[in-house]
Amino acid sequence: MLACMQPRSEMDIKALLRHTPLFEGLDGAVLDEMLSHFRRETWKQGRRISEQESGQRFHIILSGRLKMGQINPDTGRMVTLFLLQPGDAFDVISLLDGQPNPVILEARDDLLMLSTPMQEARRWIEEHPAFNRSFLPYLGQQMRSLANLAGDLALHDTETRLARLILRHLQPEAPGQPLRLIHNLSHESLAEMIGSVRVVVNRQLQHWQREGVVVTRRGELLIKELETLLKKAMQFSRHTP
Amino acid sequence: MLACMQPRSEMDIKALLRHTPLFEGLDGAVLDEMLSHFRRETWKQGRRISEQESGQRFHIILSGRLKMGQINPDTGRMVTLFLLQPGDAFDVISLLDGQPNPVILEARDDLLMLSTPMQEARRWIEEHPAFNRSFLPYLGQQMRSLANLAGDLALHDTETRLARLILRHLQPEAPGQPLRLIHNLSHESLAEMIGSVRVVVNRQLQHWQREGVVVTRRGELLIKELETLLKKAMQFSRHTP
DNA sequence: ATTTTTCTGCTACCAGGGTTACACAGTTTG
DNA sequence: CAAACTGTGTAACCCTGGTAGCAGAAAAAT
Repeated sequence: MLACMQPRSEMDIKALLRHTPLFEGLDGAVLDEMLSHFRRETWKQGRRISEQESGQRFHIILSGRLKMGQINPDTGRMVTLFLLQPGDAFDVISLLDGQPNPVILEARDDLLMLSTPMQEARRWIEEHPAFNRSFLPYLGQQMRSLANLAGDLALHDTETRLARLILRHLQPEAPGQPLRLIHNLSHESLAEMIGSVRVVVNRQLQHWQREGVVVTRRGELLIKELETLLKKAMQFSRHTP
Repeated sequence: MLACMQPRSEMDIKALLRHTPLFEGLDGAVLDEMLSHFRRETWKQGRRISEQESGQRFHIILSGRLKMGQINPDTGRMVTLFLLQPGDAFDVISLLDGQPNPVILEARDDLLMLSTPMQEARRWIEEHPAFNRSFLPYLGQQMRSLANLAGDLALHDTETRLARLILRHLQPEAPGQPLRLIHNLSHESLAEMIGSVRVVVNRQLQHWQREGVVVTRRGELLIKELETLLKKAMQFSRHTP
């Protein structure tokens, strides 16, 4: 929905931001003033960039999705810490404390964004306490998702983590369509989001398919037994095989 | 140092907070006004409590340390997400977004804290933008440490994670004393902080001891070869055994 | 002093999940 | 249309690191 919109005019942009958690409550005039300090920026799909390089600017995503993650240079493996969507902002961490953040940014789709120098964004936040009414809860969400990721990685096996990830990314229960499915995330992407590896994700999905819990097709995943998946997400299965 | 102080009077408290990242820059009068809304609270060592129960109040630690973590009820295992020290505040996440946070709090020492209702703390933040000059960077630090934990858990093996943890907790290089050592963290605590288990930590420490990198005694850990440990922390060892 | 609890050292066991490697179906590109 | 690329299915291998269990040393409690 949001992800499909390609805002062109200032009006479109304002309308889009009105529906995002960061800006929904914001006064029109304040929003205008903010927009005047931002400029548009586009990244092509697949562009990968280290935060150091782009870290001097603060971005707000208008369309497309962006992976923010870390890499182990020795193994080449990557974790996704955040999958940012339209309405999300980055890099929040270095905005807050001014330190460079050793993360990798990767455009999963073509990206349209607004951007402004970090300093400008900080100044703006300081001068518009009203914005904090949305900004602070937004920070809370981000921290919470990080905390849950860390907790999951330390405490739960890949099956549980994968089940949870899928449940978190279910499409909004369409009324007519009887099938619930996940939007286009490759096995590779899923793996990076649970801190694992493509082969393992595939193995697990095939296992579930044989159990009749899911059906996989190229680029999509249909959930047949939601309840079973819910159980796996809370690992009752450990003791009752 | 800070951890040893047992502040009694208002003066002591103010002096202590002056040295913490959250309050160091703060105006004296503002600090006074804040303190008037807080009351003292003490927890005994070992007290374990779920965030739900204490989640309605916002706390600032004056002395002692507090573990904030998650538990897997099926296995009983626990991860430490934060090891909070004097000057730290909690629970920041539910302060920000108002949602209950499914974490466990555990007093590692006897705790002396200031506390105030969440609503009060939020109101106070809103009315004192000056405080944000310290608060926002503090949030950044917290998020950063969470992000690093998650990244480490997904990308690095236990040896690397343990090496990094130890390096992060080295005592401030004492001039006379030739030995660098870590303050009193049990193997169990170390394990929880790297998302692993006592046996594994012990195994690793013994391994290092045989290599001559560290010396372990009950309750303390001496680092003999700092450089070796630094290398392990960046896993050069993987390819050059 | 004796009991109880906490911390530590050590062993044997084995399974989850990571590595590597290859084949094939769809898609996109030239 | 062929070629190149991307996403997916599968198999063999085996190593890290978690589980279970016990025993002794130090500390705390009685």
